[in-house]
Amino acid sequence: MYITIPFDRKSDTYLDGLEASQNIPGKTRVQDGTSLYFEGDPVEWLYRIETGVLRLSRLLPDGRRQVISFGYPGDIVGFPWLGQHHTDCDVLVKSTLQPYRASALMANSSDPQLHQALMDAALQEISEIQDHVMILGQKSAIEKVACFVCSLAMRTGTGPCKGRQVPLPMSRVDIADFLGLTTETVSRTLTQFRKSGYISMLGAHTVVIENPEQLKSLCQRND
Amino acid sequence: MYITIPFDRKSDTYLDGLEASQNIPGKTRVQDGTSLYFEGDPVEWLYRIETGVLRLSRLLPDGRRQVISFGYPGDIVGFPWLGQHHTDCDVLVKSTLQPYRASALMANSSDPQLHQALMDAALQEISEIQDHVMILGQKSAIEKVACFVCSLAMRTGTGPCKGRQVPLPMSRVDIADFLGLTTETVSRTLTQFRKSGYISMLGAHTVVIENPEQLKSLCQRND
DNA sequence: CGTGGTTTTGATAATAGTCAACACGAGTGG
DNA sequence: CCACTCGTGTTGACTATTATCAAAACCACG
Repeated sequence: MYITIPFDRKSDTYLDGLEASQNIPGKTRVQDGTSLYFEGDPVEWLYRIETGVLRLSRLLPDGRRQVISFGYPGDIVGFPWLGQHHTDCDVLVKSTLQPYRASALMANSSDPQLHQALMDAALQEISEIQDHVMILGQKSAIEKVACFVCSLAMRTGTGPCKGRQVPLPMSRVDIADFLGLTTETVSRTLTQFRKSGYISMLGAHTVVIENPEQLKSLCQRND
Repeated sequence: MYITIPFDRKSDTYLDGLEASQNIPGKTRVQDGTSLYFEGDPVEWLYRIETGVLRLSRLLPDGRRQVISFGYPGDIVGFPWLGQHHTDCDVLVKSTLQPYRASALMANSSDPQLHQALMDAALQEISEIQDHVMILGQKSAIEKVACFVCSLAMRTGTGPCKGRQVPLPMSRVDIADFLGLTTETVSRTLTQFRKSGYISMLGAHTVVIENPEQLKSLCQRND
């Protein structure tokens, strides 16, 4: 999940119902706390997330980490470059995955419909990650956190509405590494939203949206 | 209302007359200061950059801008999502472009080899933009500018070597908007590199690499 | 040569980071 | 059932990095 405007997810439409196809194996279940693959691994499968939440991240040699995206149902993860994964992929919430052979990315694939769906998903990925580049490069901490909460509300339902409970299955470190902030800044910003009455919290891992309009307005600068 | 795009009329006419089955028309020349397309435009063509430099950027409603990437020879620009461009594309240095019909992205394309090449380029794009996410989210101003100079040295030749002249055809504002900094910080950082003897400048738009090893070491934190 | 835009430099401010302490909660064992 | 512990999250005090605002220097172009 990048922070992005929720399009109709074209890949969903194409891929729904493709499971019956002969070269597509059955669904896979993975437990939270496990890893699906690591950076540098050869890519054999792509995965469409049916249920659960994944985390895609990259490490620098000095230990700094960037969370590239959180994978939510409907997302396809595992796009290769030069045959290799270029992120780590870890399971945050136990997931059901639909695997597709990486060979389906080849033009001479035996399943043109699947090939097309994966191509479209890759193009969508490019557009969505560009949204994230925009947020990382240009937005303040307040805007980043507001965008993050709103986009999670979007991905897990119908967007920010009064009373909506939005689960945050990832840790503060994950959120910080995703938004290019520190855990302290993420925490302080959420506290600030809470004290301003835009949200409330049910424990540390559930945001309740109290004032959707004001929260949404924090996503962009008003000047 | 968009600024008129001054395509070479001759090749434009030529392109218009092509049959849909002919995916690869002749090359296009574009002048610097012009725009190739804007965010929201329907995508008819993708372009492979043969010579020149392009700038891909996105705007926020409040006027902030993120430069998503600089396009150098070998790069393919114009990948659509839902049939539309999701960046603006402007010409920084007059360029020669090889256009390909966007229909070549379809699995049933008449040219499977081209289709595969574009698919591979899209996958490469995903990997490369993730590198940029890493830089924007985790790196300091010094690291960002050092990475930027090194990567331009890479793109325009064999990488950082003593005495290599690296042209910076883009403005300081472009660099700043690319790296998520301000022009002042970019300028100060280059000055710092100059005073430390890592680089020298031939005017404001050519970096000369004086100490490639130290410059490269600035690209990552050493701790 | 001017002139206007870009780049650099300087002084100051603000945002976010760092370091440290404390709070909270889930899981464990007495 | 409660106290203990450990990991995670929150808060506070202070610092550092980078942004902002302003002015000077530099260049490209007529």
